[in-house]
Amino acid sequence: MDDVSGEGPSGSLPRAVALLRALATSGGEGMRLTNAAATAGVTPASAHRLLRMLIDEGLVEQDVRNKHYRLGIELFSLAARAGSPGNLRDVCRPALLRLSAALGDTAFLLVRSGYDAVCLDRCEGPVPIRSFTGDIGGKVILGVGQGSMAILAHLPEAEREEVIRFNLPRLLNFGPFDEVFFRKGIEQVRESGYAARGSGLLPGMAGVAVPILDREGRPLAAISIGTTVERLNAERMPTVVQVLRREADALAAKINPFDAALRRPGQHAVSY
Amino acid sequence: MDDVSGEGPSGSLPRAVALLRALATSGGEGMRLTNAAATAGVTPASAHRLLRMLIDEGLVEQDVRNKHYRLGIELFSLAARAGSPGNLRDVCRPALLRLSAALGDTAFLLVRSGYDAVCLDRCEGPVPIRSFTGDIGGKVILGVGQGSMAILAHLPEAEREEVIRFNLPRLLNFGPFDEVFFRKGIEQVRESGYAARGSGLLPGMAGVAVPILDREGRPLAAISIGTTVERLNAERMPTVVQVLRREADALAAKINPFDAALRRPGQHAVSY
DNA sequence: CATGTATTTGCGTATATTGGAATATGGCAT
DNA sequence: ATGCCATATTCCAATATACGCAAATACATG
Repeated sequence: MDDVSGEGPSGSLPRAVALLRALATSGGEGMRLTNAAATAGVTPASAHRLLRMLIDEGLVEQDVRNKHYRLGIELFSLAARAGSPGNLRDVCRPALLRLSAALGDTAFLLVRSGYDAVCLDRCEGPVPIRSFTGDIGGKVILGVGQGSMAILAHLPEAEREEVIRFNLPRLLNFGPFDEVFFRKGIEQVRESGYAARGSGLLPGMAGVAVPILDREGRPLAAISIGTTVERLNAERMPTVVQVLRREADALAAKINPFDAALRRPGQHAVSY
Repeated sequence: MDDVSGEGPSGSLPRAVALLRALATSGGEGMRLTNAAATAGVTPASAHRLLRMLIDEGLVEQDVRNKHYRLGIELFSLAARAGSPGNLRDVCRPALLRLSAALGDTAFLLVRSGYDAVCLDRCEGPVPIRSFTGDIGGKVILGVGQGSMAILAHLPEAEREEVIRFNLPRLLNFGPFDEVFFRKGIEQVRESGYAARGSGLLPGMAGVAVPILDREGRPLAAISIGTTVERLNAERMPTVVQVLRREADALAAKINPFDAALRRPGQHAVSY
């Protein structure tokens, strides 16, 4: 799954990260040494040494009684300051709070990360819901779920195609996925400017999402609302879309104020 | 500040982590190579190579226009599944939601991490507030703030003393701190079982916190409420404390159901 | 356009890292 | 309680790797 095995010392850092990734798959339970070593593609001896280093750094914790290794709180604390340019989360939080309060549903902030989208923030409403991204930090394949779809649909064509090609195989795990239907959905989202779906893969759940675009039209993130199908009826839909779009526009304006001037011609936005 | 300089290759992993820590201090802005190298105590050349590795792993991102390095979203996503035993955050979230909804204030979940406390989760109320821990993942010195104080005060004496000795110098940065006054406060919290303070270091802010204790009386975490001094008047205080304590007791029961039986005699709880 | 700083690459050396075997620890069934 | 098995941990020599230094390039600034 996350194998770094390739003969000879290939550097300790990739191995350590592979171990961290392995531990991440185990949830809060933790993993035994052998298991982690196998998952990461490292010999048990190396795994032991590396994990010890990681424990010294506070990035990994070990349960004394059953020796299970698990990701440490230091890692959590370290990563809290990670994120997209300019503290996107801090900037967007007020908007999420307003959305959650005004609509009475759960609001999400998603950003792209490679071929996935990650939930950067989440503001819960009174109605408990299920979502693909799950908790903050949760990942979902680009194209699954409204927020994720909103980002994918607004990517530049070349990038979009690459993501679609890469993700189509992965999407098969989510059930009977039809490529033409999928592409049609993407087109519809890009034309309408928002992604809405009810009674999709998560039964009883529904959601709406709009992208936050920069000046060049690239999607920086997406804000979305998750709720139940009953609450998101045809009557309420236009209002919700409008509220979301208004917030998204305000956020877009707040995020890139003068950057058209700062940016050199021909040079495209940011890194990833 | 976070120096690993000690002649010769002392392992690439500590250096890489030192760089991550350095980048974490820069917020969303990011850091230049030289600056990060200096902060981490690494030569610029090493910093460059290490950061490149970290970028390959997705743990670091680089802004193309100004070359600023910053922590990557992969790190965020990786750390999302980190945390204390048994998905403490997931277990406690409903309680936080109830607290926030019932009291109309912001609820926090804090856990200990070395000589600090980390905000593991946070559920915002309608009233905007300022807190020491800041956002999720934020750190605060053990003893500063109500939740942090609630944990410190309920540590076993030996541990408590060690933390106090280590933290007293650090506390001087927070203004005129009197050791005897500080210790008196700790005693008071342990006797009463909750930490409450208004008009403390954050003007206009007030809060209450209670610890979540395991069967041996060790503090696993703390839940707290942050609000304004006006909202937390003498009249409301007993109610708030009671609500908090009730949730904390329920959580404690949910977290360690049979562990008294599982635990070998004389062996103390968990790792850190 | 010139100057200074910051970033990136090359290279020899020494060290940290590695895999495998040996040992210690702990769990489990008898 | 005792023995056995699986897992975790330590030891060790070979070697590839990461280090620092120094040169070269890109960048920003005056």
